[in-house]
Amino acid sequence: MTNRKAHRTSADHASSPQDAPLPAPLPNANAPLQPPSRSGELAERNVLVDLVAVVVAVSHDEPRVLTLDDGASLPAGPFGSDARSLQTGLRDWVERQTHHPLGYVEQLYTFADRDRTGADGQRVMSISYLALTREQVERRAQAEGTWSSWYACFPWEDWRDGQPAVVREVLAPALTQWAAAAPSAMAREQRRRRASAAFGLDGAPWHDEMVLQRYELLHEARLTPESLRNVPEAERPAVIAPGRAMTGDHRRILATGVARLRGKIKYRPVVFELMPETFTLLDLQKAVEALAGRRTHKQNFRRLVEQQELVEETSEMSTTRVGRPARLFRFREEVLLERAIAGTKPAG
Amino acid sequence: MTNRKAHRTSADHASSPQDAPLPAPLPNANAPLQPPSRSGELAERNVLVDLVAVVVAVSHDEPRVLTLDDGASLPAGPFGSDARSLQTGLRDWVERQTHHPLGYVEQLYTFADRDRTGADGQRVMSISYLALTREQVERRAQAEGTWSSWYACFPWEDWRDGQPAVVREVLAPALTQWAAAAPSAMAREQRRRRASAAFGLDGAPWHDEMVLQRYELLHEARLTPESLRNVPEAERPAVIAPGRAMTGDHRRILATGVARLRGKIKYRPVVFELMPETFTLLDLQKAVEALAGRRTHKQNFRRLVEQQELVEETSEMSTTRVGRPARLFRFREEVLLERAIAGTKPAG
DNA sequence: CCGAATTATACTCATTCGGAGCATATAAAT
DNA sequence: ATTTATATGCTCCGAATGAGTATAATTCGG
Repeated sequence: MTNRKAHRTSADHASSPQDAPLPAPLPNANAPLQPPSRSGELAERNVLVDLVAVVVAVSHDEPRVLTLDDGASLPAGPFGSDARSLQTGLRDWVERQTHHPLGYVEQLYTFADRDRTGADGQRVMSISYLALTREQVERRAQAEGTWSSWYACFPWEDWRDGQPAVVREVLAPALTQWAAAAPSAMAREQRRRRASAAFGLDGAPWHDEMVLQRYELLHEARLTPESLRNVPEAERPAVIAPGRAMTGDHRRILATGVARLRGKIKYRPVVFELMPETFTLLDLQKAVEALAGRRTHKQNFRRLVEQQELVEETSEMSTTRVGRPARLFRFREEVLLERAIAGTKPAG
Repeated sequence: MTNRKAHRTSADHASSPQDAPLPAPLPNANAPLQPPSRSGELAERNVLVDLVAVVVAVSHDEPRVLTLDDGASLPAGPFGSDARSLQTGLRDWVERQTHHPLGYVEQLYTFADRDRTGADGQRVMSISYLALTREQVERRAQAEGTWSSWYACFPWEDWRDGQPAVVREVLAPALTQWAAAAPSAMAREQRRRRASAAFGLDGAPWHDEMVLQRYELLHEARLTPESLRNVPEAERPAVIAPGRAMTGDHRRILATGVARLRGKIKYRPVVFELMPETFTLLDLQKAVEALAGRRTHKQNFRRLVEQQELVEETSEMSTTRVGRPARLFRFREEVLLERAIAGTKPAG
């Protein structure tokens, strides 16, 4: 249980499939950087930099995200220059704030558009991170923030019970209308195609990782509350997409995190960061399904996990409520060293 | 030819496989951000932010990178707060500096470790980008910077003629020695495994996208000049890895870019950003091979490209020097809309 | 105590996909 | 005419994948 905590995985450059964990920090890259060639102007000093974290856990078959302000915002805080690295800065800060030890941490994206301004009109740059942890129920009392299912923010992303009604009844018609409202025939066709590809309309397949594109498409179609903030009452469209909006562009950041995680579980064994020490294969499957938002074939899931030797048996069996008791398994930490490949792939 | 320039692809959040191009910028996300909850301290204002670009092209069967200072550094410049977004800031700046129109642009990673300090000891944060372009030979005269093969920096990455001699003769022994020098038996085993997985030793397969892990492993083993900057003469190891070092951590940034691109060409049709308007299938294959650093089966490559309908025939044939003339093809821009999947995968 | 319900687990079958090789076509060079 | 080099079409095999069937071990409701 605590052994797991010592085995902090972290992949800062984690976008390529095969990053192995780096146990030790890199020694000495600390030669002073040359001032970049031909930098005529001075660099901008008046930029606020802060860190935003998408902290994910899974509990009760739901993917949860750590939120503040009653689900309205993600934990965020200033980037302190004392931190050794962004990684550790984020880790320390989140752990201090929330009393949740973080497992895997990876950088998501740096947001710095001009319209991101702080209280005094200053430009705010946010470096966002994805962090995986296990929801520690016993620590909840002292922890700050609340865990909420990310499907509260993105109801259209949960296909575990088939296509959600929202998609068919609200989004599809609204997007069709948006497409039809484009000025030129080509633009209409283009919008139609984008909507189909993103939301699996017109027989197109559903791609679970396209979370960000879907959110941005809804944003562009002005179907989100966030996109309507400066739009006068009169010009607002009739419908808006259901799902809880968030402060600033936090929902976009969340979408980025969800997209990244959904993509990642397919080729890297990161789910285990979200699992308890031991678990049944069904537990594991449920966790993957919760994250991916879609069902998987049970037998094939087992075959995949076992033939890839991601787990090892324990001698214990689950104390199941009903049905045949299942064996408890444990993640084989060795795979992090042995292989660079492998993941836990749902249908895709 | 110029049509292509108008079709600027850009995927800012480009780490998930399925990002569709977003032709229009998102409207109005410009509600003021709430100051992040519980941000007790003030954000750090004394951080220099600059942009670093990994600008890639392919010519003469070599993957090239735009460098300055005779190959010693990547183009970098201050982040001006006037830029609408980081994307456009980078684009404008690179195009102004180098007179190279950029095609696809995607954010790589934000570096901000404590030891990254500027001339006056100030902390420097670098937001790095990957940009794809076609090397415009005719503009070379006015352009600044030089194109150099990235294999000049990473000689061990080029497996097009089989395992490079460097790996077998220099790196493998040096890494073995490094592994053996670990304090404990477990650490030795761990180092051995990491080296094998990264460099394909002991029969392990070679993974072309593990560029960053390999570089960082060499760094950790102190086989790179960059890792020896603060190490006194006496303590330096006998061997260092061949390959041109770069300013600061630019070589690490380059490795990040190469890794990302190698990963990306397997599932997204980005190679075409590097190709001329029309090309033969062999041209395309050579480009992919140059990027991936490994050979592919010719017939299978053709099958893949054709069955995925990535290209369409033109009526013209190549004016080949020798052998049967090949048909010229053109990229089917429609696929960017139609599908979210597909790529051009070399052996993996 | 028995059977229904429920879950676990083993095994089979069909299809697809990726790697590798063979065969033939069309050009230039000698 | 022969050689050489490239282009292009086709086959074969094995691994991976999707989907279904069968059997085992429990709980639960009578």
